[in-house]
Amino acid sequence: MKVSTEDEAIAEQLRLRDQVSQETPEGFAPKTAAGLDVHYTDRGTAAVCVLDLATLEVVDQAVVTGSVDFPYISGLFAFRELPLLLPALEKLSVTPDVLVCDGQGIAHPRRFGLACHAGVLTGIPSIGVSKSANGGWEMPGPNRGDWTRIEDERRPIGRTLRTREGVKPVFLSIGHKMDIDTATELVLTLTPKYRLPETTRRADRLSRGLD
DNA sequence: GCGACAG
DNA sequence: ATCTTGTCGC
Repeated sequence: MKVSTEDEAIAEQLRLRDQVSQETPEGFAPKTAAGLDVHYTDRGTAAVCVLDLATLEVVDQAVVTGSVDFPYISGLFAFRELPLLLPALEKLSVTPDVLVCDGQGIAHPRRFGLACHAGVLTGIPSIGVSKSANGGWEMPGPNRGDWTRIEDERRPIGRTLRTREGVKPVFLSIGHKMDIDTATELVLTLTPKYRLPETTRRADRLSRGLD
Protein backbone atom coordinates (compact mmCIF):
# COMPACT_ATOMS: atom_id res chain seq x y z
CA MET A 1 0.00 0.00 0.00
CA LYS A 2 1.30 3.41 -0.97
CA VAL A 3 1.46 5.82 1.94
CA SER A 4 2.07 9.50 1.37
CA THR A 5 -0.04 11.33 3.90
CA GLU A 6 -0.07 11.40 7.67
CA ASP A 7 -3.55 9.89 7.89
CA GLU A 8 -2.64 7.05 5.55
CA ALA A 9 0.49 6.32 7.56
CA ILE A 10 -1.45 6.10 10.82
CA ALA A 11 -4.05 3.83 9.19
CA GLU A 12 -1.24 1.60 7.95
CA GLN A 13 0.20 1.31 11.47
CA LEU A 14 -3.20 0.36 12.88
CA ARG A 15 -3.62 -2.21 10.12
CA LEU A 16 -0.23 -3.86 10.68
CA ARG A 17 0.16 -3.69 14.43
CA ASP A 18 -1.89 -6.80 15.18
CA GLN A 19 0.71 -8.83 13.32
CA VAL A 20 3.35 -8.12 15.97
CA SER A 21 4.42 -11.16 17.98
CA GLN A 22 5.93 -10.68 21.41
CA GLU A 23 7.16 -14.25 21.53
CA THR A 24 10.68 -15.26 20.64
CA PRO A 25 10.79 -18.20 18.20
CA GLU A 26 11.34 -21.63 19.74
CA GLY A 27 15.04 -22.37 20.08
CA PHE A 28 16.03 -18.83 19.10
CA ALA A 29 19.84 -18.77 19.17
CA PRO A 30 20.96 -15.81 17.05
CA LYS A 31 24.40 -15.99 15.46
CA THR A 32 24.14 -12.65 13.67
CA ALA A 33 22.51 -9.26 14.32
CA ALA A 34 21.97 -6.43 11.86
CA GLY A 35 22.20 -2.73 12.66
CA LEU A 36 20.07 -0.34 10.58
CA ASP A 37 20.49 3.40 10.20
CA VAL A 38 19.86 6.22 7.73
CA HIS A 39 21.96 9.34 7.30
CA TYR A 40 20.52 12.43 5.66
CA THR A 41 22.13 15.00 3.42
CA ASP A 42 20.11 16.30 0.49
CA ARG A 43 19.17 12.67 0.04
CA GLY A 44 19.16 9.65 2.34
CA THR A 45 21.70 6.87 2.70
CA ALA A 46 20.46 3.70 4.38
CA ALA A 47 23.03 1.30 5.77
CA VAL A 48 22.64 -2.20 7.14
CA CYS A 49 25.56 -3.84 8.89
CA VAL A 50 25.46 -7.52 9.93
CA LEU A 51 27.68 -8.57 12.82
CA ASP A 52 28.69 -11.97 14.12
CA LEU A 53 27.41 -11.99 17.70
CA ALA A 54 30.34 -14.05 18.97
CA THR A 55 33.07 -11.77 17.65
CA LEU A 56 31.14 -8.57 16.79
CA GLU A 57 32.96 -8.59 13.47
CA VAL A 58 31.16 -7.42 10.33
CA VAL A 59 30.08 -10.33 8.16
CA ASP A 60 28.00 -8.45 5.61
CA GLN A 61 26.77 -4.96 4.83
CA ALA A 62 24.76 -3.02 2.27
CA VAL A 63 24.06 0.61 1.42
CA VAL A 64 21.23 2.21 -0.57
CA THR A 65 20.94 5.91 -1.40
CA GLY A 66 17.82 7.62 -2.67
CA SER A 67 15.44 10.54 -2.30
CA VAL A 68 13.47 10.89 0.92
CA ASP A 69 10.06 12.49 0.59
CA PHE A 70 8.32 11.63 3.83
CA PRO A 71 9.13 14.25 6.52
CA TYR A 72 10.26 13.45 10.02
CA ILE A 73 7.16 13.21 12.18
CA SER A 74 7.39 11.78 15.66
CA GLY A 75 5.35 8.58 15.64
CA LEU A 76 5.72 8.11 11.88
CA PHE A 77 9.46 7.63 11.74
CA ALA A 78 9.21 4.32 9.87
CA PHE A 79 7.63 5.96 6.85
CA ARG A 80 10.69 8.12 6.45
CA GLU A 81 13.29 5.40 6.91
CA LEU A 82 11.87 2.11 5.64
CA PRO A 83 11.68 3.00 1.92
CA LEU A 84 15.50 2.96 1.89
CA LEU A 85 16.15 0.43 4.66
CA LEU A 86 14.10 -2.37 3.09
CA PRO A 87 16.00 -2.29 -0.23
CA ALA A 88 19.25 -2.26 1.73
CA LEU A 89 18.16 -5.38 3.63
CA GLU A 90 17.37 -7.10 0.35
CA LYS A 91 20.85 -6.41 -0.94
CA LEU A 92 22.39 -8.47 1.84
CA SER A 93 23.79 -11.86 0.87
CA VAL A 94 22.81 -13.32 4.25
CA THR A 95 19.61 -13.06 6.29
CA PRO A 96 20.38 -11.68 9.77
CA ASP A 97 18.88 -13.49 12.75
CA VAL A 98 17.70 -10.27 14.37
CA LEU A 99 17.32 -6.60 13.41
CA VAL A 100 18.48 -3.87 15.79
CA CYS A 101 16.73 -0.65 14.78
CA ASP A 102 17.69 2.90 15.69
CA GLY A 103 14.35 3.93 17.19
CA GLN A 104 11.36 2.52 19.04
CA GLY A 105 9.58 -0.81 18.85
CA ILE A 106 6.30 -1.04 20.78
CA ALA A 107 7.34 1.92 22.97
CA HIS A 108 5.33 4.01 20.55
CA PRO A 109 2.03 5.94 20.73
CA ARG A 110 0.28 3.24 18.68
CA ARG A 111 2.60 0.41 19.77
CA PHE A 112 4.05 0.16 16.28
CA GLY A 113 7.37 1.94 15.98
CA LEU A 114 10.07 1.44 13.37
CA ALA A 115 11.36 -1.82 14.85
CA CYS A 116 7.90 -3.42 14.80
CA HIS A 117 7.30 -2.22 11.27
CA ALA A 118 10.64 -3.54 10.01
CA GLY A 119 10.10 -6.85 11.78
CA VAL A 120 6.59 -7.42 10.47
CA LEU A 121 7.49 -6.55 6.88
CA THR A 122 10.57 -8.78 6.82
CA GLY A 123 9.43 -11.51 9.20
CA ILE A 124 12.75 -11.20 11.03
CA PRO A 125 12.86 -10.89 14.86
CA SER A 126 13.57 -7.25 15.76
CA ILE A 127 14.17 -4.82 18.58
CA GLY A 128 14.32 -1.05 18.85
CA VAL A 129 17.10 0.77 20.69
CA SER A 130 16.90 4.56 20.95
CA LYS A 131 18.79 7.38 22.60
CA SER A 132 15.71 9.01 24.09
CA ALA A 133 12.17 7.92 24.80
CA ASN A 134 8.57 8.91 25.05
CA GLY A 135 6.44 7.82 27.95
CA GLY A 136 7.26 7.59 31.63
CA TRP A 137 10.49 6.20 32.98
CA GLU A 138 12.87 6.62 35.87
CA MET A 139 16.63 6.55 35.79
CA PRO A 140 18.02 3.02 36.31
CA GLY A 141 20.78 2.15 38.78
CA PRO A 142 24.41 3.10 38.02
CA ASN A 143 25.70 -0.31 37.03
CA ARG A 144 25.83 -1.86 33.60
CA GLY A 145 22.78 -4.07 33.21
CA ASP A 146 20.58 -2.00 35.54
CA TRP A 147 17.22 -1.22 33.98
CA THR A 148 13.79 0.26 34.70
CA ARG A 149 10.45 -0.08 32.99
CA ILE A 150 9.21 2.40 30.44
CA GLU A 151 5.47 2.65 30.94
CA ASP A 152 2.48 4.17 29.27
CA GLU A 153 -0.70 4.36 31.30
CA ARG A 154 0.85 1.90 33.76
CA ARG A 155 1.48 -0.62 31.02
CA PRO A 156 5.11 -1.73 30.46
CA ILE A 157 6.16 -0.95 26.90
CA GLY A 158 9.93 -1.13 27.11
CA ARG A 159 13.00 -0.69 29.28
CA THR A 160 15.71 1.82 29.97
CA LEU A 161 19.01 -0.06 30.12
CA ARG A 162 22.35 1.04 31.50
CA THR A 163 24.81 -0.31 28.97
CA ARG A 164 27.75 1.59 30.38
CA GLU A 165 28.45 3.21 33.73
CA GLY A 166 28.45 6.97 33.97
CA VAL A 167 26.41 7.63 30.85
CA LYS A 168 22.74 7.99 30.01
CA PRO A 169 20.91 4.68 29.54
CA VAL A 170 19.51 3.52 26.19
CA PHE A 171 15.80 2.89 25.66
CA LEU A 172 14.77 -0.44 24.26
CA SER A 173 11.53 -2.08 23.27
CA ILE A 174 10.64 -5.20 21.38
CA GLY A 175 9.91 -4.99 17.70
CA HIS A 176 8.65 -8.37 16.48
CA LYS A 177 9.09 -12.06 17.36
CA MET A 178 10.93 -11.06 20.50
CA ASP A 179 10.48 -10.87 24.27
CA ILE A 180 11.93 -8.12 26.42
CA ASP A 181 14.31 -10.32 28.43
CA THR A 182 15.89 -11.76 25.29
CA ALA A 183 16.11 -8.25 23.87
CA THR A 184 17.86 -7.00 27.02
CA GLU A 185 20.44 -9.80 26.89
CA LEU A 186 21.05 -9.14 23.21
CA VAL A 187 21.68 -5.44 23.78
CA LEU A 188 24.13 -6.20 26.58
CA THR A 189 25.98 -8.58 24.26
CA LEU A 190 26.19 -5.78 21.71
CA THR A 191 27.49 -3.17 24.16
CA PRO A 192 30.78 -4.48 25.60
CA LYS A 193 32.40 -1.07 25.37
CA TYR A 194 30.11 1.72 24.25
CA ARG A 195 26.69 3.05 25.20
CA LEU A 196 25.08 2.17 21.86
CA PRO A 197 25.01 -1.32 20.31
CA GLU A 198 27.90 -2.14 17.98
CA THR A 199 25.32 -2.84 15.29
CA THR A 200 24.00 0.72 15.53
CA ARG A 201 27.49 2.20 15.64
CA ARG A 202 28.66 0.30 12.58
CA ALA A 203 25.52 1.09 10.59
CA ASP A 204 25.82 4.76 11.53
CA ARG A 205 29.42 4.91 10.35
CA LEU A 206 28.58 3.09 7.15
CA SER A 207 25.66 5.41 6.38
CA ARG A 208 28.01 8.37 6.74
CA GLY A 209 30.32 6.93 4.17
CA LEU A 210 33.03 6.13 6.66
CA ASP A 211 34.66 2.69 6.98
C1' DG B 1 -1.58 29.42 23.02
C1' DC B 2 1.90 25.94 25.37
C1' DG B 3 4.63 21.91 26.02
C1' DA B 4 6.12 17.38 23.89
C1' DC B 5 8.35 15.51 20.25
C1' DA B 6 12.16 8.06 18.10
C1' DG B 7 15.59 10.46 13.94
C1' DA C 1 18.91 14.52 12.40
C1' DT C 2 22.43 18.59 12.04
C1' DC C 3 25.22 22.82 13.66
C1' DT C 4 29.53 23.48 16.62
C1' DT C 5 34.04 24.61 21.00
C1' DG C 6 35.96 23.06 24.58
C1' DT C 7 36.88 19.52 27.92
C1' DC C 8 37.65 15.18 30.27
C1' DG C 9 39.53 10.50 30.15
C1' DC C 10 41.66 6.25 28.39
